[in-house]
Amino acid sequence: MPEIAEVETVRNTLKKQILYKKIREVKILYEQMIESDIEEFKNSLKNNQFVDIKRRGKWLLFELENHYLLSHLRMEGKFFLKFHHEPIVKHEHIIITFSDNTDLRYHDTRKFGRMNLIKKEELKTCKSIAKQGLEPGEKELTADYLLESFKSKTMPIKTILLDQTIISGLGNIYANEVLFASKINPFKKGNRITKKEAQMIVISADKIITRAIELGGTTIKSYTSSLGVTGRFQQELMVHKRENEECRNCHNKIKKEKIGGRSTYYCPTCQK
DNA sequence: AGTGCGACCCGAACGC
DNA sequence: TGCGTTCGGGTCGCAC
Repeated sequence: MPEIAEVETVRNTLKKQILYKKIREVKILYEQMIESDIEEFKNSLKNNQFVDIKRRGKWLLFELENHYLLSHLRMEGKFFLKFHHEPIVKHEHIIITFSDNTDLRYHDTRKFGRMNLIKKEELKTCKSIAKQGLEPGEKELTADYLLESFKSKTMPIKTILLDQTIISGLGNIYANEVLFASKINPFKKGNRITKKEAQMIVISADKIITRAIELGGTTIKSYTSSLGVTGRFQQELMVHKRENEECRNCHNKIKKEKIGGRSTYYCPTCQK
């Protein structure tokens, strides 16, 4: 489940591997994955090179000379660097071949990930990127900003934290962790969140994401960020995936409940 | 405008 | 053992 920390880990890993290598060939084995015109997608990559890899929320932005290749890993998307002669395995959907006979291969078990090619000048108006909210750690992400965003919302705060147009980058894992660290009950309605609680969200989101990036993200189930990199943040999870285990703070049992159809883990004692 | 829910996917986990 | 069913999870689009 790549969230902001996992995507950042992928970005850092890939930057060391693929910048300035000439793209020789692009193979698309699952066309629905590409949101833009397929031929345009291929032609814009071919004989070009990635000059940088940026990130906005959970979106990766592969920078070309005149375009950005946008990539969202959704649930299970991964990038692997392989030799071109290695056989293509199941779930490898996009193959970008460089002139040094290496491949950047996009692997996605559930085919949920998406790619999109846009011209550089389209970045500001590109819907998926433009609507992203503030990221944890950005100084504009303040308690007042959150209170303003929350004040008209009757949804549970857990659901609101997953709204990328408010805070960009949090997924289910870190939303659970941020609420535990902030001692906020995940069912609490957005418009009932106090300034103190909003301040706690600001602080703990920054702290948790920074720490998760340090540790290379969280490896849950089979998810490894890319190129066999394994995240180590799961060792520091306080509530996520810990149903019926002891709360590391008060020693009562961690509870699991659905909120908005998503598994929510929390400590009923610490998060009143 | 805010809210809620199905659709997209397919492997794993579960139930019988 | 084997088969059918349910679950998960980010995002979008649609209905209300």
